[in-house]
Amino acid sequence: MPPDSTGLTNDFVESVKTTVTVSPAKPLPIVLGPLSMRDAYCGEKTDRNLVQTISSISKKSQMGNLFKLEVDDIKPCKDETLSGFVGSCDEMGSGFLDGDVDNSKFGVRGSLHFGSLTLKPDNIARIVPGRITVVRFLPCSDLRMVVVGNKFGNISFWNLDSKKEEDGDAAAAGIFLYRPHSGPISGILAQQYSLSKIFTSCYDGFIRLMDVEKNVFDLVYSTDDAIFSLFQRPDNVQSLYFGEGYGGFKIWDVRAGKSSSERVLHEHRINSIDFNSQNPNIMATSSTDGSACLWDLRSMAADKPKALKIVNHKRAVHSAYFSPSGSSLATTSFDNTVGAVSGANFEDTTMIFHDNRTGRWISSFRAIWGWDDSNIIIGNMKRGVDVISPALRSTIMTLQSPHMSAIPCRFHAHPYEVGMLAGATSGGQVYVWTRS
DNA sequence: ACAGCATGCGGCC
DNA sequence: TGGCCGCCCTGCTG
Repeated sequence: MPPDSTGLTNDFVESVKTTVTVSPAKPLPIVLGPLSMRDAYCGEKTDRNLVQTISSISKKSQMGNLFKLEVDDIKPCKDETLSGFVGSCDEMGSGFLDGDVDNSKFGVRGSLHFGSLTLKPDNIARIVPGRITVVRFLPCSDLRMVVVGNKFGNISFWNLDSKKEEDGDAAAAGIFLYRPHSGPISGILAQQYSLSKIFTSCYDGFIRLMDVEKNVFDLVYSTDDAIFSLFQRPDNVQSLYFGEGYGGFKIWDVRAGKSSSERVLHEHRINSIDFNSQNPNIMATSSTDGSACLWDLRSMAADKPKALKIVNHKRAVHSAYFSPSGSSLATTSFDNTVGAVSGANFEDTTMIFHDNRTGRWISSFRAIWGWDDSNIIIGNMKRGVDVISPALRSTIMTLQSPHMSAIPCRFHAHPYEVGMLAGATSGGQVYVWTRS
């Protein structure tokens, strides 16, 4: 069996995609399930004790909807002092951490020699049929789990640490395929503190919340328009920010089950939404209208909201992502450039040539940042992965491998593991590079 | 406003 | 084994 095959035939797809119950339209229950924070992440090391302590305290010392966590018995990670975290929980003593947690400190950063990245045959798998539109790692440092969404509405999980089976048994190979949607998946949001809850959005107009343990996808939101992008602020997991229809933008309060803000930010579909890690009030959007914009969420007028900054391209813009430090922005456009925007007020824009014409059958390229501000990662039409230096304003190296049988077009850099990179293709394969 | 074009990949014969 | 068909979709041009 070739390394990129897991025996995922169409028959298999048909047999598995119906096994998941998808609940009918109803308001989202407030209950978020037990606090299953597998990884509290701080500094550069995961501390499992913190997880256990928070789980136990959260059930005992809740005060109304708030509980205070005393974490004296936890050894501080590196230079961080873990005390006085405030979280919110519901009547069942469960919920998400929020409030005083400074999420900008979460996630790992570091420089990396991309030449040390390798693509091992074991880290290649076809885990969905058809074109992958979204690929994400679960935000967890001791479980290597990839989640993808495709153009048919499938969501598929791949546990890279599962034993490789020769008989094509997908579940034994760590691959779990669902079909909660009926069109292209536009967003997958894994919850940092509750890995079993995953939001998915789709062109079909639905946002669902998957409960991994119960194998259900509850309806959170529905609309007649397509949902083209979905993200959430790192400091507020109760609200969903998404692009709806042609230029529409909504903020949805999950607990209240209602929209808290509706704006028209662009003249065409919003392809990406991102938040600045230094100041989560600053949001970046990219649009098919040819622009990427920076917004201040505290001052978005309901009637003609004014952008803090507009980055103009000559063609559709497919992504606008902040660098890990939050001081730069990378944009990707059909005009064959990757934009690198920097400066104290994002006033310096450099357009770096890059062939981004993916055509109709390949998902558009979206340049992502590596694990620090010095590298931008993007696929190329020659079945390679280009590493662009914004400082040098050019491609500084290209990852290539004979194991790559198709163009990798969507990527995710592992949030906690420097050097672990996932790429996804229009043929349903996922490639995972690791440091050799 | 709307018809048409171009693009890569997996599967099929 | 090679070539060609279907994909049912996006940005853009004529």
